[in-house]
Formats: sequence, structure tokens, C-alpha cells
Amino acid sequence: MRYWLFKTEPGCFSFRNLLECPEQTEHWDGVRNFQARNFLRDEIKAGDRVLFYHSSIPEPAVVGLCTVTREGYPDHTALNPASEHFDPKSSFEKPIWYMVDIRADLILPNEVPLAVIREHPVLLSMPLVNRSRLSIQPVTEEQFLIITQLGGVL
DNA sequence: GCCAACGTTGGC
DNA sequence: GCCAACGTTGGC
Repeated sequence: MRYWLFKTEPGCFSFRNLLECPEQTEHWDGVRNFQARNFLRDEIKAGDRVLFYHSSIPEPAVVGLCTVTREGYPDHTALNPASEHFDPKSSFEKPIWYMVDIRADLILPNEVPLAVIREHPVLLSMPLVNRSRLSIQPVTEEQFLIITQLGGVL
């Protein structure tokens, strides 16, 4: 089992939105960055744990925990001309973009702000700190455990 | 508004 | 294939 961090702008899709989904499960689609795509397609597996992060707000923070419920499969929004994530270079036969499904597990009693992550000697090395643009990032088990503890999970 | 860190595009 | 210019994301 591996650990990941998924980033989203809460104005677009928030952890609360995920909690309100049926079964608290949603497709994680619309990723259009090749490095993130490679993680989605090749490395993220069902059962992996996910830190859910809110970006582009006054206090960006890890706000919740999720579990991957379905490993990578083609992102059909790339094939839909009406979608804002449409990509004419993708096709049913040769998909370019991939998505996974995730389920919300719990909202962190205390969200863990980026400012705290930056100051922690172990969390400092997370891609979040200086590769903030990467929307899907690997997280070590140690980093995952530290963040869940800082977040108030026993 | 500014800057860092990319990612993309286009000329050659 | 290389590089310059430009665009985008995200933090502050």
C-alpha cells in the first residue's frame, strides 16, 4: 500500500463535496499533467491512502483522508467535446489521460496548514513545499503518519 | 501584484 | 533537439 496527496481548489471541488457524494465516492478526473497522469495510470492502486489538500485559498491545508477504491482507468472526460477537460488528441482506442476513484474516510479534526508542513523537518521534503504545481504527489508512510497525527487522528 | 517553478509552443 | 518566449499554477 502506498500514500499520496491529491490537490484541489475547494472552490472547484472540496472535501465537503466529496463527503456529500453517494457512498462518499467520486471519480478523480480532469488531471492534465503527464507526471500526475503517470501516477494515476501506473502506480496508484485500490487501497492506497490519500491526503486531501485544499490549494489556492488563504490558508492552504490538508483537510481530510481518503482511500483509493479503483485504480487507474481512462478519463472519459477527455473524449467529451462539451467537457472543459476535453482533449482532441485523446481517443477511445488510445487514451492519454487517466483517472482513479476515491472515497472519503474522515475529515481531519484539525486541518494541517502548509505553513506547519513547511516548518516540520520531515514534511519539509514533500513535493508540496517546492513543487506545489504537481496535483498528484507521492507521500512517504512517515509523512502520512505525521500529518494524520498533527491532524488530530489517533 | 509579485515571484518561483514548471509546462507548452514555435522558430530554427 | 535546443532554446526563447509565453502561459499557468499556487503561495504569499
